[in-house]
Amino acid sequence: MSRNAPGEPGDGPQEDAPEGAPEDAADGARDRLAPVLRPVRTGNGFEEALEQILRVLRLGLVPAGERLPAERELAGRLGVSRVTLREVLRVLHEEGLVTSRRGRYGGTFVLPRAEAGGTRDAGGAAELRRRTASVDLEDVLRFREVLEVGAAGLCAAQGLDGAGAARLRAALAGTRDTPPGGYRRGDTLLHLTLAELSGSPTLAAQYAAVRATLNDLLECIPLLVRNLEHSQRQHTALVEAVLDRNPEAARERMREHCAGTAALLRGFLA
Amino acid sequence: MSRNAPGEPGDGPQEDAPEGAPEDAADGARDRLAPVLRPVRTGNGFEEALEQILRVLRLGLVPAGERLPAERELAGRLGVSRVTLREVLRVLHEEGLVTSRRGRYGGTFVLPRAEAGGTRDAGGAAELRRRTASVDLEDVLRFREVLEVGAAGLCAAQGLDGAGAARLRAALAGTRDTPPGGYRRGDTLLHLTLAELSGSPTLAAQYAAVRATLNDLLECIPLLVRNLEHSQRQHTALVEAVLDRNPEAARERMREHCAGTAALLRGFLA
DNA sequence: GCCCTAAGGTATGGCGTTGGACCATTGCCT
DNA sequence: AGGCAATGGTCCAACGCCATACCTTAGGGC
Repeated sequence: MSRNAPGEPGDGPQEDAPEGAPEDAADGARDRLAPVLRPVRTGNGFEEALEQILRVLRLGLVPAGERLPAERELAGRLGVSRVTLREVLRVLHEEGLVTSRRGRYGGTFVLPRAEAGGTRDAGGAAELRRRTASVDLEDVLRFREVLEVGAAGLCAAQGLDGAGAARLRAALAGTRDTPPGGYRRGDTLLHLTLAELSGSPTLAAQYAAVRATLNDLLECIPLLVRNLEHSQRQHTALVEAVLDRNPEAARERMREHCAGTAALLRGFLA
Repeated sequence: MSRNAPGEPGDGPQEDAPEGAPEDAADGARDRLAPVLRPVRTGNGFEEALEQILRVLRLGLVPAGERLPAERELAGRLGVSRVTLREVLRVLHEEGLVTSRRGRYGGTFVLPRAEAGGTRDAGGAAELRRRTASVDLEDVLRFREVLEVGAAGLCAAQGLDGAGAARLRAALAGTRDTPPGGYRRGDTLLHLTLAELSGSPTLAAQYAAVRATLNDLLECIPLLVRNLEHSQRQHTALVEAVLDRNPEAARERMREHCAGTAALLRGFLA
C-alpha cells in the first residue's frame, strides 16, 4: 500500500539469470530491473496519506490526547491537498481514532486506543490481518536489522553532540518509566531516536517505515515479561556502547537485540 | 524529485527536544514527525516515472543498444498509465537518450550517451548540477554504506545458493573485462547484485535508488586509475569473504570499500 | 466587551491521469 | 505470399485530485 513499506513478496519469477550474452539479455535484464521498476505512487494519494497518518499513530509519535499538526500544515507536509487530507481525517474519525475541535486552539486530537468501539476493531483487525499476510517477513526483518545496526554504528562512530546524547538518554529513560502497555511506544521512540541521530535523514525515514510494519507484526504476538527485561538490558548496553563511541560494540549489541525480536517473530508467525 | 531518492537536507529546525512534559509536546513533537510526514508522491506521476526510467539508464541496467520493456509492460510495472509513460518516453527521445521502432520486435532502445547532441548536454548538465546541489552528500554516503555493509553481511551470513554464487562471480568478472568507460556500470551491477542477493527486496530497491544518486555524484569527479585498481582488489576480497561465509570480513571489506569512495567524493565535492 | 487570530468546515473550476479501444507497422512463421 | 502477433501511435470520456477562496467556530488580548 505504501511505497515506503516493504512488501510485494515474490514480485516475479526469480530466474537464475545465467549471465548469457549481454546482447540478448532482453529477457534476462527484466529481473535486473525489478528493484528499480516498482510502482510509482501505489494507490491514490488518499491511501498514501492515510498510511502515513496511521504510521504516526502506530508509532506513537503523537500519544493519545495530543494534537496532530493543523490540517493545512499536515496537508503541506504530506504533499496532498487539504481536501484529500480531510478525507483521511474523516475516515480516522469514523474509526474512532481521532476527534476534531474547532476554533482557536482546536485541532485534531488522538484518542486512546481503548475507546475504539466495534467498528474500528472489526475494520482494523481485518486490515491488520490483510496487511500482515501481504508482508514479506524475512524482508522486513533483514532490512530492519541492516538499518538498525547501521544507525547504531554511525552514531557510535561519529559520536553524538551534547544534545544528541541527551536525547538518546532521555529516550532510554522513556522505556523504563512507562505506563503499562506503553512499552512498545518507548521502544519505538528509542530506536527511532537512534535512527535520527545517525545523521542520515533517509535512514531515519526508511526506519520509520519499516518500524511501522514491524509494530503491526509485533501486535500479533504476546508481550513476554522475560523478553521485556532482556530487551531493557540490551537497550542499556546498546546506549552505553554508543555513548562510549564504540562502533563495534554498538553494532554487535544491536545485532543481538534485533536477532531476539526476529527469532520471536519467526517463531510466532512462521 | 523522487520519493526514494535521499534529499531535502535540513528539512526543519533541529531543536534539542528536551523531553519536557509529554503533554505540551505539541511543538516538540513536530520534529519527531519529520521522518514519517514526508511528501507523499512528490510531483506528478509523470516526473516520478521519468525519474525511474532515468534511474534505469543511469545505473546501466539496460546498456546502450538494448531494448526497454514494452510500453504496456513498463507502464504496468511503474503503475502509471500508458499515456503518461509515453509522455516520459517522448521526453527521453527528445533528449536523445532513447529511440523507438515500431512493429513486432520493435520497441524503445537505449542510445549510447556520446550520441547525445547539444540539446541533451545542455539540459542534462543543468539538470545534473541542480540535482547534485540539492543532495545531502553526507546522507547519501552514510545511507549507502549502511545498505552496502548490511547487504554484504547478510549475503555472507546466510550463504548463497549455487545460482546466487554464480551470479556474484559473474558480476565480479563483469567488472574486469569491461569496455573502456564502462567500469562504473560493472561496478554498479556488482553492488546491485549483492544487494539483490541479500534476500531483502526492500534493501535492493533502496540501494538502487541511492546508487543512482551516487552515480550522478561520481560523474562529477575524475576516474583515477589507481582508485580503479584499488577498487578491483577490494571487490575481489569482498566477494571472497562473502563466498567464504565470513560476515565479519565481508562487512569490514565493504566498509573499507565504501570509505574509499566516500573520501573521494568528500574531497572533490566538499 | 470587541475584535483578531487560528483552527476546522465547505464549495468550485480546472487539470492531469486513467482505462480502454482502436489504428499502423513490422518481422516471423506457416 | 499470407496471416499472425507484438509492438508503437492515437484518441476520448470519466474520475480524482488540486488549488483556492470563503465561511464558521472559539479562545485570548486589547
